Order: sequence, then C-alpha cells, then structure tokens
Amino acid sequence: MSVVNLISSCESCTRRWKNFQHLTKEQLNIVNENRYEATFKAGEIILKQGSPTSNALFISSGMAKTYIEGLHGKNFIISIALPGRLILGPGAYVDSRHTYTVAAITSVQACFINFEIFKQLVRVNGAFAESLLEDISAKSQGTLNRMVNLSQKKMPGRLAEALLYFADVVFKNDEYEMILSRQELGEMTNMAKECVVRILKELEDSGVVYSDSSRIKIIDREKLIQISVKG
Amino acid sequence: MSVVNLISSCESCTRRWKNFQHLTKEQLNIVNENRYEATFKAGEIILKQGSPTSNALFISSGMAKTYIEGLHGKNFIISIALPGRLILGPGAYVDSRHTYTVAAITSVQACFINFEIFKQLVRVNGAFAESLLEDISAKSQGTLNRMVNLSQKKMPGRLAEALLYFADVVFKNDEYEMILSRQELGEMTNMAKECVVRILKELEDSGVVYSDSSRIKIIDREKLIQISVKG
DNA sequence: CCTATTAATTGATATTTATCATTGACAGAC
DNA sequence: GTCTGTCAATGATAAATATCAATTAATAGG
Repeated sequence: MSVVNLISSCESCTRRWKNFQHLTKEQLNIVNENRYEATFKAGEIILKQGSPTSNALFISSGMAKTYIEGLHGKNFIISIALPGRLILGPGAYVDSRHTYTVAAITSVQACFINFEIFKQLVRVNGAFAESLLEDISAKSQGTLNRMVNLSQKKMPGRLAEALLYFADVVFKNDEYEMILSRQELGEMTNMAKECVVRILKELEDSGVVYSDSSRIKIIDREKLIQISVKG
Repeated sequence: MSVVNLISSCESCTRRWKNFQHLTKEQLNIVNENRYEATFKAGEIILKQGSPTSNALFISSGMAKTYIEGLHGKNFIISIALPGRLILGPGAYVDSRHTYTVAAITSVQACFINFEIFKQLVRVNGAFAESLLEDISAKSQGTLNRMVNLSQKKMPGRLAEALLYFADVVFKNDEYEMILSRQELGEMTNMAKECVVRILKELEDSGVVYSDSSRIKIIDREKLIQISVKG
C-alpha cells in the first residue's frame, strides 16, 4: 500500500463526508492535518475485525465489502462500502475495536482519519455530534430491518432484496457488474452458494432479471420488488 | 393509564439512566420538568411502531417487550425493556418515528421524556452526546451480533442464547420466571412455537435446563453456553 | 496458447425447520 | 363447579434449505 496523499485537502475533496459540513473551517483543517491516505489492491484487507479503532475510514475511490467473521469461519457480509460514506463500526464507541473487517473488492483509495481527533470534534461540536448520531442511527435502523428481513423472508425475497440493493444503492443503475461471487452473495443473504445459483436461475427463467456470472440486469423491476417485499 | 407522577424528581430517582450523570444540575432539572409518568397494565402497548418519537422512554418498574411488527403479521422481539435503560429506537434520529413497538409484559410504570428537550441537551452537552453515542453503539453492536447469530446458529444455539439472555441480563439469576410464551420465545429466536417446545424438551432431557411452562432453571450452565456458542 | 486453479453450475440427497392436526392442561368468566 | 378460550405438548407430514459429488465454465500465470 502506498502512502502518498493524492487528495490535497479535505476542503477541496469531492468525496468528502457530507457531515463535515457541520465543522468550522478550523475544525475541518484539524481533520485534514490528521488524516492519511493509502491505496489497496483488490482482495486486500483495509481494516481487520477486532483491531483497535485508531481511525475512522473513508473511501475516496473503489469499493470494499464490510463483513463480520462469524462462526465456523463463515463470513457475514454487512454492506458494500462506498465513497463518501463513513465506515466506522459501533465498536468504536463500545470497546474501541473494529466490529467488522473491511476488504477491498476493487482497487481502493482510502482515507484514514485519526479517531481520537474525530471523537474530540464530536464532543465540542453539537451539530456534528447530532449528524453522527443520525448516521449511526440510520445504519442501526438498517441493521434491524435487515435482521427482520433475513428472519422472515425466504430465499427468493432475500436475494431479490440484495439485487435491488446493488441497483439502488451501489450502482444506481438497473444493469451492473456483479462484483461479488455467488459465495459472497450467499454470505450477504444467508444462503448457500448453490442456492444463490438456483434462485438466480429461477429469477432469470421467470423473466425478472438477466444474469450471467459477472453481470446482472433487472428486467422486471416491479416483479423483483414484489418478490422482495412479499418475502 | 394513570398520569400521577410517583417519582418526585429525576434527582432523587433510583432508576435514573446512568448517562444523566453527564448533565449539570440545571440540565437535569430541565429533564425533570419535561417528563411525565404513566402506568400500564400487562399487555398494553406503551409505544407503537411508526408513531412519532415525541418522547424518549424509561421504565421505572416492570418489564416490557420491544418488537418489530414484520411481514405477514409476524412479530420479531428485539429485547426485554428493563428499568434504568433508555428505550429509544434509531428511528428517532432517522425519520422521527418509533422503529419498534413496546408492550408491557408485567404491570409497568413508565417515564416519558420530551424528545425535543432531550435532543437539545445532546446538542449542548458534549459528554452527554458521547454517552448517548455509546448507548446507541452498544445496541447497534448487539443487533449486528444478533443478526449474525440468528443467521449462523441452528435452533438449539439460538434458544440457548435466549435462555442465557434472560439469566444474565434480565433476571441475573439462573432460575427465573419465563415471562414470554413459547410463541414469543419463538418470535425472539426465529423459531416456530412447536420447535421451541421440542428443543426445550431436548435441553431438559439432556439435563441442561429444567423447564415447566412458566419457569426455567439452568442446571448445567457450561453445557448451555457451549450449545449457545457452538451454534 | 496451454495449464492450473478457482468459481459456477447441476443433480441427488440429507438435514433442518415449519406447518397441520390433535390432544391435554390450565385459568378466568359466569 | 362448569364452560370456554388460550397456551402447551406431541406426532405426522411438508416445505425450505444445506450438503455432497460431479461436471463445466472462466481465468490467471507461465
């Protein structure tokens, strides 16, 4: 990993976290002086579950997966980490440990911000603190929603949900490169990889999506939403 | 529900949320002046999912269940709400709606605190804000952990986990009154009620717990933990 | 271009879990 | 006390999902 800073300053950064708008110019400067950049190749681990939360992470380009290393060596993929979003597990405010691992899917340019500095800014800036609460709350609500869905929906519903997540959140397009393997798609939807293949095929046979091993195209969005919602 | 305040003030309250220690005397006074108490009978709904988060909730006595009303009328029990803990779903900072319903299991004395006031205190008091972040983060981490466990553990592991939750968190005792029905225990562990019955019987047959319909006694804690951890 | 390796696919089968139907136990209403 | 409804328990069965084994595609190195 290289350590050259490619972004000249937070102030001019186009991928800047929107919550930084609540900081004063001086405070943003403090952030800028306490960050460092690094680039990672696809497959490399950016943050490791259990390691100390010495930094908050942002991605300036590329994509990563965040996942919990669970029982019997089985992973559980939580989300796709994208540019412009704060990547900071709840452990930062619980046991000062990363709750999940973050691994690069594509080549990734990452920006690390000293967490003690970050935390200090939260303490002194009420609006910033509130915006962090909003960010964390949104993630927490997402997790609760996800937990209920994983519990109550059957496989087609869970997979449909994941396909829509990629279309709506990750790529903002109904046709996209499937950056996860079938195995990983299973780790995200709690399915065996063989089941992912089969249900994907069912969705294709019924004309809802087109899929080859590396590409997904949503053909009948309404129907896919219906499958996702009905469970 | 009655509206007589039984607790004279926050300052003297023995069930006070520990995070209030970060407030000044004046700030605690503001809280005190913007709260109201109410009592609920077993079965009554204290907060309804989807309704506006006009208040943060605390329970001064009794127990309640918090649950999400999910698909096809199926509930998902998130936790047992206990005295001394903040009950505020993430929706408060997302869409100003309660993320889950809270219903009294026993007779409950509740204390409602105006959420706008609460939020204002978060804005002006950095230490209080940080303590709220810690509280919310702990819950969020718990949810993530729960989601992974529900996904990766089989029924015996999930049920064992719930039994230990009651022993360790709710009652702090290895013998306790099972306040949830088999149906509800299933809503907590994502199992059909019949399966709860069967696995409870298996645990009893193997000498791990004693159970009758209303009581649980953990006999072999080590083995129960092992079942819970191994999944 | 060929080969080694990994990922995707497929079919057969086993396991896990849910549903259905029925019976028994218990608690509150009258 | 008896009725009545709800919850618990049990057995039989069905549905959902995982695993295993084998084959085929895709891909990265040499």
